[in-house]
Amino acid sequence: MQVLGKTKKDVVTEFRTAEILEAARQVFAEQGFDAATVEDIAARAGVAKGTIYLYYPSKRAIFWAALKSGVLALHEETKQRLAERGTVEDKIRAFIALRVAHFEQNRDFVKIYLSEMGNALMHPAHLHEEFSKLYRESAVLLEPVLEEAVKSNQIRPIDPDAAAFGIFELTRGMVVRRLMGWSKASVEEDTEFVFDLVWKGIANR
Amino acid sequence: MQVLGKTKKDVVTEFRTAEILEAARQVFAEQGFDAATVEDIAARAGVAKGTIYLYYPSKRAIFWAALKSGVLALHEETKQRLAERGTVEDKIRAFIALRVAHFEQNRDFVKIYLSEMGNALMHPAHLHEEFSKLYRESAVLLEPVLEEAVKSNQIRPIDPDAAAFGIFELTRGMVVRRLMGWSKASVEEDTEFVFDLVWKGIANR
Amino acid sequence: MQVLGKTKKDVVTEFRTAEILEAARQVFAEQGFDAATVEDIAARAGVAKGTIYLYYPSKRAIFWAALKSGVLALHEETKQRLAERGTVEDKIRAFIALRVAHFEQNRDFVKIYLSEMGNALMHPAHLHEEFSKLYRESAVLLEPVLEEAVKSNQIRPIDPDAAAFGIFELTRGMVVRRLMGWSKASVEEDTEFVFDLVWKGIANR
Amino acid sequence: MQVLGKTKKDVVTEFRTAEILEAARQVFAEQGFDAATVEDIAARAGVAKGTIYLYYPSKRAIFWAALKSGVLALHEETKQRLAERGTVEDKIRAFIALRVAHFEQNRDFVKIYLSEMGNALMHPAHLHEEFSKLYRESAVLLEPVLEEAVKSNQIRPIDPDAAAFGIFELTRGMVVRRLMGWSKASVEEDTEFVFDLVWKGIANR
DNA sequence: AATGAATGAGCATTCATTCAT
DNA sequence: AATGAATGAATGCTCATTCAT
Repeated sequence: MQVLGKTKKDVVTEFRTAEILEAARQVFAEQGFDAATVEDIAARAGVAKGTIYLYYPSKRAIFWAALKSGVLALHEETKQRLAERGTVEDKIRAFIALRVAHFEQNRDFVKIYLSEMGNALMHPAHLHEEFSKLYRESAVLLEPVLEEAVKSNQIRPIDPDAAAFGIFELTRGMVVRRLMGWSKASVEEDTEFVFDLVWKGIANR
Repeated sequence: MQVLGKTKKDVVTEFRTAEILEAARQVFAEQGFDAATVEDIAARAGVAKGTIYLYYPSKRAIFWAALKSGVLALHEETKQRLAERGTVEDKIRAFIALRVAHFEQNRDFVKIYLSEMGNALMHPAHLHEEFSKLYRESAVLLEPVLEEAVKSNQIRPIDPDAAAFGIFELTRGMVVRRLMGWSKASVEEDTEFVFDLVWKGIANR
Repeated sequence: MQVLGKTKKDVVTEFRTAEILEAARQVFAEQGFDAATVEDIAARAGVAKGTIYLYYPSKRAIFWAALKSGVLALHEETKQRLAERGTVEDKIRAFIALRVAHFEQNRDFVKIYLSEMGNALMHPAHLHEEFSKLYRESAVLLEPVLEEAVKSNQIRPIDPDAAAFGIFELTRGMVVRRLMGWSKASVEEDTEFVFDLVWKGIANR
Repeated sequence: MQVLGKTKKDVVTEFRTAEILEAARQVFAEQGFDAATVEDIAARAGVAKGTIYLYYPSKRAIFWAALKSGVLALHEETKQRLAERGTVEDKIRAFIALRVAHFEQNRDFVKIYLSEMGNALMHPAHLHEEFSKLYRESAVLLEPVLEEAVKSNQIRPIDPDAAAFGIFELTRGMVVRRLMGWSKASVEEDTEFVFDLVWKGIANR
């Protein structure tokens, strides 16, 4: 019996999948990929170890799913936001704000993201391929915006790719700073700080 | 028998220590912390596994030593360079250039650094405490320079700590970009790009 | 409601049982006992895993049933053939021929039979008891024929049990030889070879 | 310090290797390949599980070593014996006697051999390749003897390969019969029985 | 009767660390 | 000081079996 295209089975599968993913997110965030055990994740999800393998083929697959879902969600949100009307300033500010806010609300995810970024980028035996693609994509979401802005003379003639990357990394750095408890400012203030640094630079003119 | 404060034993110890550290740097860079084995390091260093433990109490300790020595070397260099005479611009540019160059010349180290940054910052069961201190220190080397510059009105009245952090992260991002082969520019161009972004911002005025 | 002593239920049970058995024979033949999974058998039989357990209490039981049914079928055929009129020579030749032919036509079964023969005979934790009974019975089907032949002086005064066993094993060996592709002769030629070896020996007189 | 080409290390290695092999032989004989665990073997050998892996790369490798060493030893003995002077009769009788005696004295080994014979011959995913080579070689050791005997008219003009195989299998069958406790005769009697069956056949002339 | 999701015991293999020589 | 053989805890993954639906 199907209702709205979803069988009961689909619902259960969806539920378990999400349940496990959430548990995985927490465990990976707390312990990192290597220290986390499948047993841990199962326990956190309240299921038996074997059940995990009914929904994911391997530990790495769970990790990847947890990582990917978070990144993709942010990508989508970012794309939508950048597609809306607005000035270049608005869009850059939104790009930064979205990231700071998203990370603020998904600390588990950020921890996974940040910790994997190092491993994945550096050690090709891991997820690299796919992860670095995802990473790069995150960074270049802003590129078309900047390209357009350069053309229309709204910003200096800079390399849009490098600039997009810079803004992305600057934002990432701010998120780390906040996560570590090294910033006493509000989300808005930190967002504005990053934007200002990028937009005006620090020189006094 | 001591000569110049160093016994023969000290010399041997120093030698072995350095030898092992270099081997460790290579192995960790190639495989990452978890995939690397103590056996690998011993083999690379040309000593037996047991010997490693005469000089370092644990695998983690070796890793930490390898990481720390690299960071401290860069710290020292940076401090010296910033202590030299020069304008604020010079100093910021030097801070960036030093890092890009250092990383360019010590790729093994960077890989360790970047990959551990994620893990260490995120997972307290690891090195965090000490590493995050080191990390923070790296970032704030610039702080006094910026503080002074704000006071003397050479730069806008910004939070020196946040700005120092921003410059640090921007530089780090550029290094990653270069390591991944995503930048086609020269070391000098990329250095200048980061400096320009920071100094002038991107707004067209 | 019973019809001819069989309820509808009985018919279904019989059908399912046979269906599963045939699937099991194939899967066990292809993969061997340990490598085969109940899931494999269920899939091959076109039923769900749980269904298997409605008809057989365990994986071992399925295996045993598959093995037993094949052996019993051959037993019956052999008994009937040996009960028919004929000379001792005819009967021994028939015994051999029946086996070679049966194995030739039921390769799946032979593989199970041969591979289990080793395990079952050797490792009491398995089926031994029952299997070795079956095995022994196979071998001694010829015994009464030989016994009679000795009494009537048609063959030398040998131990009928040992001889029956010998003929059985010689035949088994030929089947293996054929299965492995080590014989280039026809079924008839190989049958005759075994018979000749047994009947005349190899000595030249 | 070397003595007679063997270092102390070599001696220890040899000792451990033999120690583990003997333990493995026992365990595999008792439980079969799949049911045996590396833990079992380690316990029987009186070493820790990890130690096993210092001497053998895998469970299969241990099994194979246990199997191979036994077969090769018998091969060598057989080759030597067949190379000695003697009539064809003597050689065939020796071939049979050697096997029955060897198996009688190495029951652990036979169990492994017999149980693997089934699996290995049937399921190529295992050791097949190598094992079936070994198996075939065992069988054809007699071939040159028979070939020569045919040429010199000492035995009937039979296919030497098939005959060698037959004698081998007949002997194997007798060993099984003895192992199962189904024979009440002595080793000599059983050996003679097999020889007689082969040599004279059973027909009364 | 049939299903298949859930279970969890079981196991090969790895590797950091120890310690007798 | 140096070695490297020995240890055994730790873990990802499989799969026979159960049972609620």
